[in-house]
Amino acid sequence: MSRLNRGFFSQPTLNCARALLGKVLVRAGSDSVPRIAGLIVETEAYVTHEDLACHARVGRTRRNAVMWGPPGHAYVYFIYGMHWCLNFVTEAEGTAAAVLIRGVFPVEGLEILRDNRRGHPDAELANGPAKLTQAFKIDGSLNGLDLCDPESPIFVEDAPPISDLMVRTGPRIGLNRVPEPWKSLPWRFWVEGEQGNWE
DNA sequence: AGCACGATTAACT
DNA sequence: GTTAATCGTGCTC
Repeated sequence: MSRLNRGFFSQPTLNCARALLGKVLVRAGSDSVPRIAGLIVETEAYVTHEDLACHARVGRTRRNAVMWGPPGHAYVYFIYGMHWCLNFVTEAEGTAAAVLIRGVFPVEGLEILRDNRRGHPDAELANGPAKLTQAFKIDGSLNGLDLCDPESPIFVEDAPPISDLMVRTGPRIGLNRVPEPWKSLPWRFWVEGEQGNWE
């Protein structure tokens, strides 16, 4: 299937976070290197500077600048002194919003993913926001990358939508000092596996 | 220049 | 259930 276009990321952020479930996160391969791919199974929405859980709550800064830019770009940030997290920028330029990718289910390039996550069982290759960036070798050098550029090494492929029957929602993870109501809003989306085959 | 803290993970008890 | 690891960021002095 084809690469998601800018229109997809221009949807309202909550729609985008929901619609990304089942889409395919891809790191492009080459003649000699197989490509890596995983089905997106968990996301979180961070919805403008008014969302007090969003990095943009403090206004535009060097760190969060990409979120204020046009949709369809990668916002990659460093956290806890050691981890990288991948987001997709949503909403029109001038509005700071993004979807955090929290988990993918590996479907291609398993050997590379295992190598990038040596010492971990297959079930834990990419079932967390910082695990998937390790598995896909995503770091700050990719911050600002245009996912809709046909040349970009990281992109998202379209795939059939996931049924509501398999989608769960709940509060976002790790918002320790965030005030209500933001802390409890059900802005986390994930796919519930019928046989526990997911995440 | 110094400080508190974080959209996490892994390894504990 | 708890906690160390580890450092960029944004704020205050």
